[in-house]
Amino acid sequence: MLTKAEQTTEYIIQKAAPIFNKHGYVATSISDITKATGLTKGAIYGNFKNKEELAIACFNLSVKNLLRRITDHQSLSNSPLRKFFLLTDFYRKYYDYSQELGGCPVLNVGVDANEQNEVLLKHVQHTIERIENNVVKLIEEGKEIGEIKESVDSKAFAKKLYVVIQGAIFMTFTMHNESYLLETMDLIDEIINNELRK
Amino acid sequence: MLTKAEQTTEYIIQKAAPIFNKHGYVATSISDITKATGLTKGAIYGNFKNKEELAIACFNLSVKNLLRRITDHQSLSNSPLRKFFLLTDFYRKYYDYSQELGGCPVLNVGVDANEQNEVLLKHVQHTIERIENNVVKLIEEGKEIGEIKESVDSKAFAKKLYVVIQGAIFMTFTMHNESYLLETMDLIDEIINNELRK
DNA sequence: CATAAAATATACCGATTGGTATAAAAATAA
DNA sequence: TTATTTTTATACCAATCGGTATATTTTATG
Repeated sequence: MLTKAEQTTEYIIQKAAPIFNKHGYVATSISDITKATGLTKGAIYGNFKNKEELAIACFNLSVKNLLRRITDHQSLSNSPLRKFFLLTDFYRKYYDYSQELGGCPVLNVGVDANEQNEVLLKHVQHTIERIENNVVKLIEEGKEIGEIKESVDSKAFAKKLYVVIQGAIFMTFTMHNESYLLETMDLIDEIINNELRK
Repeated sequence: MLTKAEQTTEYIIQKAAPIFNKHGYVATSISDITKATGLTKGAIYGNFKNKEELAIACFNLSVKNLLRRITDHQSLSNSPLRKFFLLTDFYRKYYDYSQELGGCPVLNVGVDANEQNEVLLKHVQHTIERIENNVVKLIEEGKEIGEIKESVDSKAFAKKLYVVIQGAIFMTFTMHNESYLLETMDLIDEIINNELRK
């Protein structure tokens, strides 16, 4: 059972995460968070050492939620190849879904923290590495069961995949135009068919 | 001849641009600018109405410099197709070059201004549209002189091209790893050969 | 060189920043 | 229910924020 304090900690993170994600680290003030939570500074600083620790907890929650949603959606199939198509499927709905996160946390915090907050940036880098490793694992799994070409360079493919996905996210969010994301996912589907499928 | 005041205005923009680009709008203070320029608040506010007007002037300068560098490099050839290869060539050196800009202004300001500063975001959107239109024009030119396939959807290609380029920039800058940019430019060269070349 | 005009420096404004010490309140354990 | 501990609210801190009024200096003009 969660103590009252632990509940409050979670509650603050949950309320603060979209604010940090939307406005960035420096542009988010503690008073923004007290307004959003209805709590006071005392409560915030009773649960977090400082602003940075709170921002990190917020980023971690956003990423956790995002990755859970992705794997949940991918669990609709056991086939590694189909899981790739389910991934592009997920990102077709990402412009809508990410509204509740306050935008894409990887993109926003990645750019915001760069040259500004080393600790926060390290968390973004670690997240990207995790995501890329998941792609690598999925490709290796597909090779084992004979679904994916043995010749595929899984690490290079993972890097290419996330370059294109993050590029589409940036363009769609900056232009406020979903077509970049939708057209890019169609392109990725083609790439999957041409380069991965045996 | 430039008056002393006009020189000062240009000087302030030139010194402030990389700071805004690196740290973002909110995280850049007027005192950061006075430190960098050696001038005082009076001088800054004598030349600019407010912080926003200065930030816009800074973004415009960064973009102007970036676009001039690109077209300069592309002017090494008159062939539209070769100009595409010269573009990927340029971006292979972009991680180094953009240091003097304080990072990629399109990426940084695009993410920073989103949901924060509408006027600044409009400038980013307008810049992206300009860049895409340049690509469209180049493709149409290539079609006219028989270098590029008539079947190419120039607008769709331009969008795809900048999705991939901006994705590579984001990944390289966030991971502090040039390989994303280099490998992506090799990929784009392949795409140019397969999809554009007649 | 003198004078008018423009540009810059100085000193200040109220508001807000992240953070803390402490008092009040609420939750937990006996 | 009482006593203790934990958690939250209040009040405050120095520092900094964007911006301005005004004095001083520099520039341009005659």
